[in-house]
Amino acid sequence: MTERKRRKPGETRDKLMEAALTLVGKGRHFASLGIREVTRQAGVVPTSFYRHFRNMDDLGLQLVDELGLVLRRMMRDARANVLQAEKLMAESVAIFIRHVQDNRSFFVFMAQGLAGESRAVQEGIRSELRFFASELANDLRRLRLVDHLNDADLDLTCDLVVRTVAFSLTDLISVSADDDYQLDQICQRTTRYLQLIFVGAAHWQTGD
Amino acid sequence: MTERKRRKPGETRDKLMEAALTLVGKGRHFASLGIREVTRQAGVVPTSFYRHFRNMDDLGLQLVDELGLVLRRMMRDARANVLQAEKLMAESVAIFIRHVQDNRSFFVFMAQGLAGESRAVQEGIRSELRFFASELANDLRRLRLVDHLNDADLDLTCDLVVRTVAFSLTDLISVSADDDYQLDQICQRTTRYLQLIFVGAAHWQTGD
DNA sequence: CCTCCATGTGTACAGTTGTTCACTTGATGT
DNA sequence: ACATCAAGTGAACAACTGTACACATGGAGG
Repeated sequence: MTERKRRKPGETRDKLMEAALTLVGKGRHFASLGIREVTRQAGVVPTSFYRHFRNMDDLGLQLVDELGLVLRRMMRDARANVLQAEKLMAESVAIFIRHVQDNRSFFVFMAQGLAGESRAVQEGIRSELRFFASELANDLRRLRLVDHLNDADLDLTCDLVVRTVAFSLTDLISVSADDDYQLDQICQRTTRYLQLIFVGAAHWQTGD
Repeated sequence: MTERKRRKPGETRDKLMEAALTLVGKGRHFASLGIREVTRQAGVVPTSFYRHFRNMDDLGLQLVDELGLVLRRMMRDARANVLQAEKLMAESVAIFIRHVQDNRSFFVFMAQGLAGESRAVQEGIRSELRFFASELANDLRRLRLVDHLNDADLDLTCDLVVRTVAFSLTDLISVSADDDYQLDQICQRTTRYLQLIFVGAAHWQTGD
């Protein structure tokens, strides 16, 4: 049975994950979703659930994996489109917000999961964020914009940047997706947060 | 009936709120709690719930109010005990972490609520954070440590500080309450985040 | 003393939940 | 062609859910 698995891509498993995300996108909290509810939303009989997941936590974990892919796509997009160093932050934040718009449910799920019910999901998301921060550090090192920082301090800075951007999810969640004014406000404010951090990094003295 | 309300303080209403907090402290997510579950934990018959709350969201809202009191106590504690300006941040973070230890469930509830199911609770917590940030700005203005910043930039800085500290809740949640080493790590790291921010604030030029 | 009413209790009910089991189906490797 | 087995179905179950209703009680106001 060399390659029996991997059936069609639009299979039940994906329908279930999409259904959970859809419900999350509609304002429900992942922790409050039930198996029957998800299968109903997916248009599938309840028992099918167990063919793919042991329980809701398991589904959550597999969503975290997909979330990783979304984040990686976003990183690639940023690397390809952030051209001018002086507009680096504003453009990055704009790209971030665009991706949040395009994958709203995923990012809401991420925000929920950080303080969610499942320890494993929590740890998974935190690990994705750490990875993202370390990639950001690599990029900055490569661009040689922060040469005066040693590795530890650069990591510190990038962690703080990622946390700040992640926290802005709680702002994005609470504005409707088409409120361009509010969206722009959040974008500007987040950009200024990052500028403040990088001004700090520019004047940082390694020994406290 | 001049003053008929306000019965004893250890009444059912408080037992229910405590029960919800207890469950949250045990790792459950507030959004997944049910009325029966909470009343059971409180040692009270299910119908009693409706004498005090319309539904779980209502209970959540009233918890946010109590959360406000907890935050105010913490502020008072910090104002009374942060004496030396040069250790301001380390001491503040230490006080924060101590209060989180002493009111673990409350702070877990707060972290959950930021991306929770109830719009009203979300907004309530965000409003508490804004208030906290504005109080912090007042204190800093009074201490005259950041004279070169105008009001808007000081507010920006304080918002970022509060967000950073609030995000560290997601770190605190995932370590057991008696893991002193990890706790100290988080404390140090958070302190450095704040130092980085304030270095940025110190060198901030108002016109971008 | 009597009355009222906020608070607490017990019972009841219909709807939903997670999970099990036996069954069908259709593509796969031989 | 045939046997196999992952994937999907439907019926069934006991347990739990939110909520409604009628009732008990005891302290406060008159």
